[in-house]
Amino acid sequence: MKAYETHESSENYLESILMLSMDHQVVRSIDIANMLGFSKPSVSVAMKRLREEGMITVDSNGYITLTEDGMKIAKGTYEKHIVITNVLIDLGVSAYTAGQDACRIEHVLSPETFARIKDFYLKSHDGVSPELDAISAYEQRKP
Amino acid sequence: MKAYETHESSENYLESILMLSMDHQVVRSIDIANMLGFSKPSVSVAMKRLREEGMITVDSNGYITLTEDGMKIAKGTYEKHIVITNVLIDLGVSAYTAGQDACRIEHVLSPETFARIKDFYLKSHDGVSPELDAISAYEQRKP
DNA sequence: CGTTTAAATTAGCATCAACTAACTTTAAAG
DNA sequence: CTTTAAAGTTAGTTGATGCTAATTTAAACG
Repeated sequence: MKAYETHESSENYLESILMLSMDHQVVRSIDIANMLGFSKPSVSVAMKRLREEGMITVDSNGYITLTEDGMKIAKGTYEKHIVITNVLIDLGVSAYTAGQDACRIEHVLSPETFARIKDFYLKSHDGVSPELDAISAYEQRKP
Repeated sequence: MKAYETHESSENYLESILMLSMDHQVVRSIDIANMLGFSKPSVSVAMKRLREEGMITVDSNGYITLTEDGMKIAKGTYEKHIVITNVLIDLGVSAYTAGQDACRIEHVLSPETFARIKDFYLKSHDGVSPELDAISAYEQRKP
């Protein structure tokens, strides 16, 4: 009966780490703090937890890498983010608001509901989504 | 810059009070506790807060009535609930899951996003929605 | 009446997830 | 070298929201 057990905030952090690693060489605590607008201590404590939960590793330089488990959650959350954002944009929501709302919605969807929303999204795009392809293609380079 | 300032839990309580009053003579704390699966003390404390915020009144029998302000929020939240639930069902989500997820989604949508989702819902139903009509029509009988 | 029971309340606690203040550590700049 | 600045950490706080245990209130019952 797990699979539903990731803290909402953890999903958010892991997703941010994935997004940052997709366009930066390295990801540090401070980068996450800047991206999310959180204080350094908040991120520091969160990273400690993610480390203890085996979601990330942190090297001696403070560079953060997603573990396999962490990557799984990050990709899942980011996929939701992309799909929800695009569906909302298709419905006429402004890109900015769509992104904001997707950030919140992505954490409260059951798997069933997300699956149906994704079906809807893919159907209206002929199954083509470069953004989703980019996620599946992404592999974090090993240290 | 208010309008976004209702606590998520307050929205939930107010919505429940509206739902209960729509098919019961009176609404008590215990009814809310049973409906939401919360403990009596949790509801008691929440009702105290809603009372202090002017969202509800409680008579000497413990019967709870929404104030005008409370009703506004309750109707708004319930409307979101109805619309989201139905949209999800239209997308193929099971009725049960749709309701569950709507309960969470309804609290995190910006006004803009909800407006677009509502447009989408109404468009696919030719602007006809008995459920939404029932909400607007509803007037709580005064004590 | 006095006892039982249902509802409500009070007090205290737990968890989550953010914050500020105050270090420490390290490395770069002068 | 020493000073400064950036990054990270620790400790303690806050606010939202739930909980349990114990108490109060009041109606209902024998």
